[in-house]
Amino acid sequence: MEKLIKSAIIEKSNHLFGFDCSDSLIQFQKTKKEFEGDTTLVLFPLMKLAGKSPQEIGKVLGDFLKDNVRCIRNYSIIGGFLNVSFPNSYWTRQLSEINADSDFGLAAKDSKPEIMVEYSSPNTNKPLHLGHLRNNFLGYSVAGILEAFGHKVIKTQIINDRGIHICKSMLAWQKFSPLNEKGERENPENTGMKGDKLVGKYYVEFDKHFNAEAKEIIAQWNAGQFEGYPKTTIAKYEEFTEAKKGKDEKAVSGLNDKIKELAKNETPILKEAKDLLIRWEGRDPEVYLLWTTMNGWVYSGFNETYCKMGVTFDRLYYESDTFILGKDLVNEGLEKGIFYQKDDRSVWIDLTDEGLDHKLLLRSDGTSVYMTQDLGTAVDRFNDYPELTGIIYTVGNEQDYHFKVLFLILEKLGYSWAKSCFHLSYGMVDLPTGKMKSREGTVVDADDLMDEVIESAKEMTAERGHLDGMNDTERENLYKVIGMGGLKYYLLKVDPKKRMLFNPAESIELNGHTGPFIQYAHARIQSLLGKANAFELDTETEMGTSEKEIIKQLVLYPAIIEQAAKEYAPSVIANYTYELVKLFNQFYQNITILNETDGKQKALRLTLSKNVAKVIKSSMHLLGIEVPDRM
RNA sequence: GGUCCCAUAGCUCAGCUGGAUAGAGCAACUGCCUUCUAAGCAGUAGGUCUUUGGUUCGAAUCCAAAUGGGAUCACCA
Repeated sequence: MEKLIKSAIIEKSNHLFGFDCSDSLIQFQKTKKEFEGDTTLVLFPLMKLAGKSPQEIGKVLGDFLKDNVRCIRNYSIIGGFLNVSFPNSYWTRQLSEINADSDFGLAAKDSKPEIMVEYSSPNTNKPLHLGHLRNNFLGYSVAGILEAFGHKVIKTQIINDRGIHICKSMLAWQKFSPLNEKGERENPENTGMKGDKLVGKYYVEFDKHFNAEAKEIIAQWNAGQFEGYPKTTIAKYEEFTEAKKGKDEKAVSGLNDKIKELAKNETPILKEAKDLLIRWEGRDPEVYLLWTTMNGWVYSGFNETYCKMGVTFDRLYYESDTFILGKDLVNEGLEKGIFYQKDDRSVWIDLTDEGLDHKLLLRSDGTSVYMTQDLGTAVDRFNDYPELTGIIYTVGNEQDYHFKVLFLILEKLGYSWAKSCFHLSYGMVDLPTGKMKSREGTVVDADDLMDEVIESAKEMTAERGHLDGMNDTERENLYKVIGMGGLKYYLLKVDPKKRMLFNPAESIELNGHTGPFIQYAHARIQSLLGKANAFELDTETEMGTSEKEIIKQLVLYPAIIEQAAKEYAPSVIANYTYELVKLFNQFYQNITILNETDGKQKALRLTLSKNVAKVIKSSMHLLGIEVPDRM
């Protein structure tokens, strides 16, 4: 509609004002609630050029539109704004079109290029936590939104299944897991522990011994015993110790950390882990079997968690498969002279021309680092999917620098698609008690949190729900839908880029700006429709302002999907649906529907309700949130 | 120290491609269940949009600086 008005004005602008006005001069905005009108033209930009007052311009424009655009019956000028009104029939027709389209808002399937969305990407040593929930919900939702916008989407994750950290937990399990009466070490079957939790436990165990050994070494050094340690290490130790003298507390603690690093490198346990990594890279059968077994435990644990989260993947990538390709790429870059090699054989890239630093790509012992693997994985993916036009990486904003460098290197290696890769960088989730830190045990475990949220939904629903005639499975499912819906909405309603605070009490709240608030509206509408007889919309029906407001909000849905897709922001959808539900609730609470005697009115209101429910369901689906028919 | 991100009501967040009197929710206070699900609705109160400059007819929104908070700059991932 606004496009129509705009083109009509531009076409006749010379005639109207005596000059040709450009596209950007015709600005629309939403009409404020206090004023009558369906859209508003901002007159200020035209004032200067026309050399007339806003009233004069408004009159000229308003009369012009009334005469030339069929739909426009009325206008009013307030200040520098021209409020234009459309007739009722315009809005009933809009509603009728929405009603006829069961996929309202969704673009044609696969009408846009293929895109890959990566999310989750866990470390196999650490059970999933609250931060992963934000990551998974975000990634899954963005994938859904892009699909709704017409893209072909491949959902993926990279599983970080190799490297020194994996060897750490393998080693700790071998060394410290107690044997039971059958002579077996701990495993998920004989302990009943979730596999990822069991492996995580041994990773922590490694760290404990690791730190203890390092402490011992420092004590030795402090006592002057340097036998058996490399000269360069001792020299550094002495240098740092010397530097501590006369420094303030902060500087001393920094130097102490450096000394600790030195000591850690000398611990027997780390050396053992490094040996294990070398054996793994050499495909030692014993190590390989252990690795496969323990990873298997982790994956079954993760799958259980993903299932509860309600997220899925189309394709998995394992770093153990892609790191070789990464190394090849580095060698290729080295030959081309994009990278350089230091005397100790480590490979680097110089990014100082781009205002960045030098970055390591291959260790002196020839093993690969994070960046090497990511290079390999990216290229691998474009080889696997020839139609692919870009990858979206859902990764926390602490890795902004990493991705900047990654994309830059890919570009330097000559991959043109590097430009269409995007780091969907999201902010950390803070707790009221401060930052989550695994070392301090302030991590919120994903499984625990989901269980709590569902349990809480169960208690609340028992108090106020409408569950008559539901069997136990239906009830359990409902608790899950409400609990998870609340949690997902809580994490997704905030702009992904921003750091957010996770308040446990608010996350299970059912009132106000929450998931259950939206779900409740859907359940009420379903109940309403269940009680209604057949109805059919008549496009000649009169309507009140609250009905019209709702139709206006419904009409926005396709544009909202577009915005959310372009900004990779599920929060746009979340806030839109909340607005819609608020408008609907006002209408529902103040206007009678089933008892309306005027049949045309009743049909309009029911059609409206039905389509509100449709859009609620569709938009919540884009957030990965289910909506119940009863609650 | 270099680079990047953030700052809106007591709290959590919208609004930011410049436009009318800056909006929600929570918390506080008032009302509304004998009519479609009160997980709701109606209302009261709460703001120098961190500060200072600049651009503009017009700035929460754009630019610059300051202040405060965070991240990052590893032969960790």
